Amino acid sequence: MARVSASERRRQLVEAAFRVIGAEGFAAATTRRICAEAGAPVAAFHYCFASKEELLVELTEATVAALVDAQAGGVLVRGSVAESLRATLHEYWATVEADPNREVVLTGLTQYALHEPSLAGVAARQYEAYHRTARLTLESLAAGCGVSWTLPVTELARMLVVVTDGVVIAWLVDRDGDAARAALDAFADALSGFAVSAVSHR
Amino acid sequence: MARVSASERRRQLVEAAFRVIGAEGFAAATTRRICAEAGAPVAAFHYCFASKEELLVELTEATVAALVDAQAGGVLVRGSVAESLRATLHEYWATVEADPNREVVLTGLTQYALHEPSLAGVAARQYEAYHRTARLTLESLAAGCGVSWTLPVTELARMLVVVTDGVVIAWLVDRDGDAARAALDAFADALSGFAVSAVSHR
DNA sequence: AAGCGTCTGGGACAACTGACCAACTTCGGG
DNA sequence: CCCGAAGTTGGTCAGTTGTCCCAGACGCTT
Repeated sequence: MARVSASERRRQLVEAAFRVIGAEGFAAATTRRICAEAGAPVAAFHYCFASKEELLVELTEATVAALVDAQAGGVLVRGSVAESLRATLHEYWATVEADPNREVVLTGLTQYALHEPSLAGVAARQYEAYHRTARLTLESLAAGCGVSWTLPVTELARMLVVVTDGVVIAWLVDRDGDAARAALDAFADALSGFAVSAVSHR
Repeated sequence: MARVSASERRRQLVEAAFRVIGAEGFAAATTRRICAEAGAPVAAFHYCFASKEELLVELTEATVAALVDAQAGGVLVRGSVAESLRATLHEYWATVEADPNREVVLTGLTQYALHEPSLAGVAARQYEAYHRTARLTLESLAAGCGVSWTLPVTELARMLVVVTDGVVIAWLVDRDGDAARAALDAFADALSGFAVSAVSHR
């Protein structure tokens, strides 16, 4: 076996955990299973991580970062706010269907972190990142389309997160992509109702 | 220990599992932990249930039924569709905050069932029940307010489920009741945009 | 070439898990 | 009153889990 640096091993183990959880669920993510997936001896696990939780924390943060990055430049400006929101949500949805495991891991992680004291705060940080990204999206959208929101952006951001989260979970259960896209479209229209063309004084 | 019928014991064990999962999460729901919570010897578990999965299936169905029942007569007709939807969602939200464990168990169960082949179909049935209830709510709402929907009820039902699900999860993470209620209100208004006063021919 | 920190490997541990058994007690109908 | 069915019990099984240890192999510096 090729010798690998500890930091590289960490990355390998995190990626292996990602694959295992995505394919077989959270309960299957034992240290042995993860090491087998990574092609590493069990001892390498505790050489690289002080505990299993440490791996989980790193996995969460890496996966959230992947989501946020994927969405970073993701605001598409079309004719109207509604069309722009639709396009932006479509683009997001493409990344979901391209890598469903990301969402499987994320939702599972949230659930797990909710009850594990050692992961307290991880779920909170995860959702803060969601809200921040959503707020950014809404603000660029408003700027790009020349509108302003009739509700505080914080509230709208929460609504956006609620929608994406809810649609993802429903889709994970029934894998009905058409229904998911239809729901996203309808939500895009509905949320656009909270935009008014910006008064151009000053 | 008082002698109890097997069916009564089953109920006791299901309730104990409900309490354990609600308080300590899904991973803590071992047969021993559940039996301790129910005040029953471990062997009673496998006298009443063939396996742990059987308990879980019964727990899921009982909890979903509780949710559906709580929502059964829950359509409140006020002046407009928006107000009615708001009132109905408020009533739903009251049941959530009155018994958060119900939602903790439900979301955890969904996550668990997603990867456990033995529970395949359980999550699907769970969401079918959600959608059915949502559709019923929307139809009574339309009838009560004298409006009709501009989108297929099936689609709107999915949107309703998405919203409640998403709001619940966000709330489970940050426990911000005000934000949750504000989001529900805004969604009520947004979804009311898909209603038009019914043309009264025939 | 020698030395040293870094990484590997197999094995071991104690704790815990779901499942099961065989013996015991209680109950209700004949 | 008795007997079989229903319910209870503690103990036990094999398997799995997270964690740890230690001897050895590697590769970089001197």
